Amino acid sequence: MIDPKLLREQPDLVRAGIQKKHLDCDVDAILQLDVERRQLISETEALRAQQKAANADMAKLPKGTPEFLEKVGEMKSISGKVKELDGRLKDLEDEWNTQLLNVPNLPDESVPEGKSEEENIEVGSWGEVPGEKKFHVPHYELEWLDEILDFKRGTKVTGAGFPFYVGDGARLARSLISFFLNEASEAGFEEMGVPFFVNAESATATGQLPDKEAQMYETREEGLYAIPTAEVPLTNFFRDEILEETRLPVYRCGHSACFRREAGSYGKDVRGLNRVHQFDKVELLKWVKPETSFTELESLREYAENLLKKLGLPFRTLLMCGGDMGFTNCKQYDLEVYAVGQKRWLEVSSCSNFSSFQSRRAKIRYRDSETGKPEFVHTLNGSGLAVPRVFVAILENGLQEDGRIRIPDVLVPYMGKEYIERK
RNA sequence: GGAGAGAUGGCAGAGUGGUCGAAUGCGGCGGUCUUGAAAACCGUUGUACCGAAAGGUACCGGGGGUUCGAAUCCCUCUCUCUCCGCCA
Repeated sequence: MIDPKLLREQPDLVRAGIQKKHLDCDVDAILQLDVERRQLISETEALRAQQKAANADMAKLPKGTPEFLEKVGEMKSISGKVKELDGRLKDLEDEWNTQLLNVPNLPDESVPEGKSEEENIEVGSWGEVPGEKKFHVPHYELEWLDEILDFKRGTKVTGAGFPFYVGDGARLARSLISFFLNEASEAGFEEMGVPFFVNAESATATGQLPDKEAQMYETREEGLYAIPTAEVPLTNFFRDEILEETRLPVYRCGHSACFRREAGSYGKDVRGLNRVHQFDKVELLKWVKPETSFTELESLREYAENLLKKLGLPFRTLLMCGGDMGFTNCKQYDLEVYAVGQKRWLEVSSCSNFSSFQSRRAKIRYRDSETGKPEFVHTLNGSGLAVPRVFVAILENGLQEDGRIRIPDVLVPYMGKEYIERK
């Protein structure tokens, strides 16, 4: 949520931000609601003050005396009026809140203008894009793929987009998770095991609701949501809390399965592991003081980039333009790894600064030592990394002329072997 | 799943219709004393909203109701604990 005061005091700034994201929301309607709301609050509170004063007087009077009864009569009408205004106020505040929740986070000045992914800016790259050889194939065309990945049976057992990982495939996925977690721990991110389902409050706090409800799986009986990323439970860990300033910054990481319905994206990039409904990911989270969040974003990005360097996978880093970045983001980098078989860049990490957008929704604050007041922390998160597409890049880039798949050196200790090969 | 008990400020714990935002203790912060520390003593110690300010209002797990007035009574939901059953 953006700061309602900012909206009130600098609506043009907010309008410009919304426009930069190529989104649409009615700022004037919110401002109008705000005016009405504040008017109603003043009226209601004045009446309530009157009521309170009368109550104090009545407490001193003996019950049942004529004066007492007179007061009761007097107060009855005020009581009714208060109830009426209260009801109206509640409706108004609900509406105001709902509309505020639909205002996106405002993009930072450094975010480039642009409407779609074509206008993202490449801000860095590493590794050589391998020249395509004739034995290079997209992973989903690898003849013996079903020895490590079984899509067909996944479809039978669950549905499309829920593959089985088999044998060395399962081992590779697990190796990646372990590697990512170990690296994160070493870099100072405390490891967390997280719930894979969250309630509606949590999903709202991180911005999945109400914006992206259609993208989440929901349990019928309890109304819980399967997490689309560990970001949701991790961020909500501190929901409704005030942290000690000395505790900041807090760095944490967690592995989870991620569940995404990917409604509306059928037919696009869906082959093989490129886009699946359930995948593993290690997520990194930072809770920081506001003035540090942009430098924290840079170090988060560098951390994620280093993982790809250690894996020896060529990648590029994109600074997302206003129109292509997330609803909740203030600034966002995407890391894309090159998969030579498909001759495509695949997104494997997204590193974002949410500024106070999530923390305001989640009420995560810290006590500022200078002001002595609770202030909203800034939250950041980044994938470190998503497993399937890294898996894909290892398969496609690591494929040798002899048909074996070379495992990156850093994963060899986890895999216990240097190559995956056909049985 | 069955039966019962409970949810109050950072924590512990009083309060069962009327100046209760809430006693008391602990903890925290500031001070006195001390060479320093401890102890002792004194003071202080929630959040949000409205308001230019003065000030006002709300919040005793969530929501609803009764009442002139609710932490206190009623309904409902959630959660926690104890016992029984079932189970990884």
